[in-house]
Amino acid sequence: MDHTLLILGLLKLEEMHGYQLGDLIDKRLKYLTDLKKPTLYHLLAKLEAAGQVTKSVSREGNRPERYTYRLTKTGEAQFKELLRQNLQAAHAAYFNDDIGLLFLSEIPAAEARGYLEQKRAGVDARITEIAAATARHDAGSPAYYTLRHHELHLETERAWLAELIAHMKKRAARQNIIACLAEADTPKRKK
Amino acid sequence: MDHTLLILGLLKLEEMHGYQLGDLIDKRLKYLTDLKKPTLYHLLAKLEAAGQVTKSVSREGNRPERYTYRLTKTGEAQFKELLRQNLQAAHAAYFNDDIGLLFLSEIPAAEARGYLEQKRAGVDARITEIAAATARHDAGSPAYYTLRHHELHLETERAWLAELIAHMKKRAARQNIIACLAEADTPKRKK
DNA sequence: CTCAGAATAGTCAATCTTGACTATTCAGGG
DNA sequence: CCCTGAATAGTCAAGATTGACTATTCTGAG
Repeated sequence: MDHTLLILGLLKLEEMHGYQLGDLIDKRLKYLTDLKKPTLYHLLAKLEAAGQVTKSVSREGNRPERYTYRLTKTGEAQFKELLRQNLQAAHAAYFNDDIGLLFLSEIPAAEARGYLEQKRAGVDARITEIAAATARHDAGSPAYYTLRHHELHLETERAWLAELIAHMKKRAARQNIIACLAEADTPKRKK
Repeated sequence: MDHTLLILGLLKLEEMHGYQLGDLIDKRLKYLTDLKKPTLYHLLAKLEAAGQVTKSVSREGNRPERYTYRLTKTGEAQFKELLRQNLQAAHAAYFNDDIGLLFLSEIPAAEARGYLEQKRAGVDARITEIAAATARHDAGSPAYYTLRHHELHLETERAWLAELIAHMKKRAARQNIIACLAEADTPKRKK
């Protein structure tokens, strides 16, 4: 996750105190990242040490002291650099689902199918949720693009799961995964 | 990442020494996970301490000593448990691409488009690579399913990128992201 | 036979990440 | 006026992850 980019970017748009940042990330950006509060504070401290953000204390009414974070010039430069990198790179994505899938033949097919049906229900629920969120945004806004992105991937997930479950109904694939992986190897180091 | 599940699962299929495991993960499972060697050894030590794997020293010819890891009964039980959980759950996936996307309007549209074209080229390259890998496997084998899964997601990524680039050509979306996110909020704490 | 580079087998310090915890303040019901 | 639950604002120790590094052995080219 490019947590640093996210923090710098949000602070570039608007100076904020820690809690505000955390809240924004937790509530509004929950589909984009799972950055947790302790990580956030850790990174803010690091950015401050690096001179990319400054922290200024303030207090409103009787509330406890709050530190407001603001981007510095170096911070802004760093933001631009990270943004460029992020936009150019084709990031690899990894799916936890694949790990379980690898060992599908290690439990009885009927049982596995039951679990996969549950997984599918979970994906469906997620799609409903995100579709509602997408609908609340203007097509063309930055938030819309990210939500749409997620929606597309979730739909892919659903389609793939359906395909998998269908295949499983026809025949249980019982194979040794290790052998099967090795078989696909290049035929004995010939560059 | 369910790294523990992966390690237990591989050891269930076949006892192995550390290097063998690392190699398998690096070379054959690179689309599934990015588990690195130091993490692997760390987790193996932890599993050993928990009595889920045993380590036995051996030596072949003049090679340095090697530790062969083998799953214990408790390890096997743990594997089954983790597998069940993994198969049932609909895991959330996060995409690094989204972070950069959020700040798309922070750099000139033409420049951004250039970067996104590069990203698209990267995705294309990845698709070619994985399509070749998929072709080397029997449809229906566990490895095939995971590769197919990746291929589908990459294709989704390509389609989405194309859509995004097309939209950008028509009009540059210049908006304040924070405002745009807030706007979509529930209208003032009403439950 | 020799040397370079790959394969083998890890370790270590530094960093990142998290679950659990601590406090204070405010708003609303009774 | 008091109490409760939510919001505010973080901290801390423990655990996970990684880039960089160390060493030895084997293999093939020349």
